[in-house]
Amino acid sequence: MAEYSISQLSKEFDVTTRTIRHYEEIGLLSPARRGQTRVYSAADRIRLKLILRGKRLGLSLDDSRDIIDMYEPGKTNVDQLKKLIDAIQAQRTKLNQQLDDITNLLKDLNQAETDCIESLKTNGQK
Amino acid sequence: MAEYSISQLSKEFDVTTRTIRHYEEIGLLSPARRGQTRVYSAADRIRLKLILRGKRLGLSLDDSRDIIDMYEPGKTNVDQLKKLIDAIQAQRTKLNQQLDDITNLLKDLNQAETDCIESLKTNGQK
DNA sequence: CAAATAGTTTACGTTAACGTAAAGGTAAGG
DNA sequence: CCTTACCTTTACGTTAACGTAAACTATTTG
Repeated sequence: MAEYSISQLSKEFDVTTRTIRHYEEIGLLSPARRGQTRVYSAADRIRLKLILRGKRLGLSLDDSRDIIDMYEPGKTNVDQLKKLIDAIQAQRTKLNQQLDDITNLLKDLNQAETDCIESLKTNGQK
Repeated sequence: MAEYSISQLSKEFDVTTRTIRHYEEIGLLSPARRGQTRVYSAADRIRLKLILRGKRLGLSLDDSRDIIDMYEPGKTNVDQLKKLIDAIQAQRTKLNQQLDDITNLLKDLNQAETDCIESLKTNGQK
């Protein structure tokens, strides 16, 4: 039954407390309260982790909300499920595009680097 | 000697002309002019393509500017080259992190999907 | 030749994702 | 008891990346 304070999470994931509270404001997190103080569960921590992963991938917070909600239970409605499968497919398409972009960029970076090093060799010891 | 109008590029890459002009405003593109009208070269088109790839990867336009400038010539200064190699390494680190994130997300999506389909089978024909 | 189409500049508006400041409550330690 | 270190809410400010509208020019086409 792990519990976390807002500053603990803030340090662990290197974001400000303001950011974490912001995610709560827009309904991405709903930590428990001890009195007035926020108390984050392990599940809350995972959600935050997922949000930040989404951010690294360039997703909007709304996109992240959609993705995160995919993991939630209570999706018993059949239509909902079908919509979910579509959403998953859409995400997959986008991610594959990103994979493509990244491999290309890495290729470019390698090229740029060897160019640099080459230029350093011939040009370096002036 | 390929040439493109702003609306051609706009259609090809599915962005507004406003967006393309915006990239010029902040110095990411500098197309030639025929009279008052912008005329984009093949090189301009490539730059735009790189900018948009950066966007898909969640880079800011400033980040993209840095990356794109790596491909440019005139980087004869040794210190510049060393800084460039560092920048390339930093980019590589970030991209590898993204690769990691994406494979994890794809894993999660697969899981979510099989869960969905499973739920549809047992639950579907009400 | 009038209307549609594509181009231009200028400039204010908008949204997301927080930053930052103000003002205050609570609990531990010297 | 007072400072230090947390926590809180409220609320206005900021930045990036365009959107949107106005007002105008140039070219093509029925």
